[in-house]
Amino acid sequence: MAVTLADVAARAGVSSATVSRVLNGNYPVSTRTRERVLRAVAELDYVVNGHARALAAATSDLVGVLVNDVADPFFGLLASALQGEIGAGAGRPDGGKLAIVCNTGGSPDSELTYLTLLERQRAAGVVLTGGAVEDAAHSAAVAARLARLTSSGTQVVLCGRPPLALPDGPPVLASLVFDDRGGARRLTEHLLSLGHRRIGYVTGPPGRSTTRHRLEGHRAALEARGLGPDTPEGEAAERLIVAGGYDRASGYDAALELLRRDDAVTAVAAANDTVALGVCAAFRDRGLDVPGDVSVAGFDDLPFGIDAFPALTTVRVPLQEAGARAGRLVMGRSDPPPGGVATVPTELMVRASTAPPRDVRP
Amino acid sequence: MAVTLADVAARAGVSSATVSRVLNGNYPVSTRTRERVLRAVAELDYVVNGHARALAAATSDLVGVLVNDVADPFFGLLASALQGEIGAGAGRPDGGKLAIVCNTGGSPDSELTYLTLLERQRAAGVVLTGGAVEDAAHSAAVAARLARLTSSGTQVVLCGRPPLALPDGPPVLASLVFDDRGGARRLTEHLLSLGHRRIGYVTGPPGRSTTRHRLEGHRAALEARGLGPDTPEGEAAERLIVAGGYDRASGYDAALELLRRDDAVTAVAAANDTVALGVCAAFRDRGLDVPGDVSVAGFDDLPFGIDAFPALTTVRVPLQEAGARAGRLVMGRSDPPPGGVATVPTELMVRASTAPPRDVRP
DNA sequence: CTGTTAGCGCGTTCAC
DNA sequence: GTGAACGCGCTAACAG
Repeated sequence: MAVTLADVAARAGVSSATVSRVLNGNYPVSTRTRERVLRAVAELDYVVNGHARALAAATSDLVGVLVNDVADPFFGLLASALQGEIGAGAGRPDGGKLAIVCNTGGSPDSELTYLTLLERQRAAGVVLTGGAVEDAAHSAAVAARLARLTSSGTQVVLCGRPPLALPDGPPVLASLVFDDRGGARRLTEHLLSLGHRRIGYVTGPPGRSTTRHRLEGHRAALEARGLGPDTPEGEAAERLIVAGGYDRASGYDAALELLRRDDAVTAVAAANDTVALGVCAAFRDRGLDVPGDVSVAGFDDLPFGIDAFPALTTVRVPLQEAGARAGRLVMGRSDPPPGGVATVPTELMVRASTAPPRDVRP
Repeated sequence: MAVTLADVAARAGVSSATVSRVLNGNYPVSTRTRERVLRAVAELDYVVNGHARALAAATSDLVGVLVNDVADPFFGLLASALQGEIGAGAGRPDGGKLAIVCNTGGSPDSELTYLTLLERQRAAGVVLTGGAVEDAAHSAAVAARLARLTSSGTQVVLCGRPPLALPDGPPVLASLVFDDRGGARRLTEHLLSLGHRRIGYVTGPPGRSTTRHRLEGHRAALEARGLGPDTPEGEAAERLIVAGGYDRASGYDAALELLRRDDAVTAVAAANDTVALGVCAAFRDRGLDVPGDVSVAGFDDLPFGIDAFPALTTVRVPLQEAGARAGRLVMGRSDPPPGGVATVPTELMVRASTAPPRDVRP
């Protein structure tokens, strides 16, 4: 059996309450007894029982972080930064909180299951990251779960997904919204200003907020150039929107499909960097040069994009900054933005994978 | 306040003991009362208190996973697979266990802190992944912590680090050891058989087991070719071993250092893929062609290596498989290997970044 | 400043 | 089959 508070108390010749006090440092304790207690703790190698503490104090040091895919550096970067803020790191004597990284795999059911599990653990905080599944029933279910969490004192933060109104109880602490729409728009504007007119677009997985926002940005750029869906060119552009996912393979397949729909396509914007690399690979396999024959652009600016061939033009999403901020918010070490919603800016990163189309080249 | 067992019992008109029984399904309960209870649970949206349960039953559904860097796909892949095995996924009606991914950042202190935190949570299992810090004092401290964990019933699995003897109590359940040495050896043999003689090596961070094993493999290959440290060529090869880290920047710097030591170096093996990309970038910036002027190879075979320029020759480490196996082991859904130690094979992946040196080319 | 006393919510004997 | 009662280990009142 593990050693308990009572064991320490017995050894130190004090009451268990006193031991609890020196351990938590909330009450005045004489230096002499404190030392005696600390010595007993050390001698017995005592470690508090987190469950007993959580039960008695009704607080826990667990923070849940829901991600769609831990293996995706997008979430790895986010989670890493977040964890650095809340975790037991250097210079955090209290030991910090424990991050529970939950991998939903993008599955709505899994998401709900994890929220229940976190409720069961009476988590101190919950951070939902990445795009949300856009389904009314599911959103309502998530909102209901979150409402129960917030009303039992759990701090909820959204990072990379739209704000969510809760049916009742305290609202979500903060929503950090990435400017996906703006970034996508600037990216397509970049392609347009290079002279491209036949621009393909590979979307993310269906029914996700990020997928929709990025696509909306793409369309907004087109429309602003007078290539709205009511124009012939706009109509053609619509036909060059191919459904994809967030993995390399779907980018590869989508590129082939694009070629099938229009083998004179001169540029492709992809839902994210991984997809973009799949697109590049497909073009390469078809004997097309990037960006000589076709320009390709990604989204997110993950580290590998710079070493890819060619170095990927993309949109930077400040994942580390956002993750760290989410961590600070959930820990209460940072004030929530006014209105509870903050927009995280994105930035166009022009590199080697985009260039003017052949016909407008000198 | 959250709804408790007693609330459910009151509503169903039974005792709380009965509710507990239907929820855990360990005792016979009449169908009629079971239904009444379940209805009450649903109506009240009851969620068990994990802490109270853990306290009373002395078991928890938390599994700690220690990683050196969540943002590194190496660990992302490992953790993802592991989590898929233990987590609350589809077809796991019991809800599975919750994975607590702890980011140590490779810091020994952080590692110990997390082990304490996990002990405090009375974790059902703990998986230590990635290379171990090779320091006698630290190893002893880790062993002591693990001994206490195992003796209080926590299942401990090592994944990607050497086996560890515990001072007392039940031993570590299993150690999954990656064949880093063998892989590194085959990689350098590959470079040698291409005709390279001036081979640089960029190590991982100092004092880590993976760093040492991979370097040993490199040296073993050299020695097997008669280029042992006692020969002139071997001595030269020793001087081409540059200390690095696991990040891209250290690869970049190391490549420049290599050039400084011997600007006629024709091949470089790096501690991992990320470092290798940094090496490639440095060479490119110096106007050197890879693999025309210099061959470069990585280690791990992370997904981005295939899209890098040029596609990276590397050694595949089956991270998903190993992670999944570690997950099954810690859950007790797989038998530990005989002796508690299993070697996970690695495989040479020859791609475009390595080629014969100029002087032996046709 | 310190000891005593109640629970926190649940699992689990032991009776019935 | 079911209920009453106890205890898991700790914190938070309440006294002193």
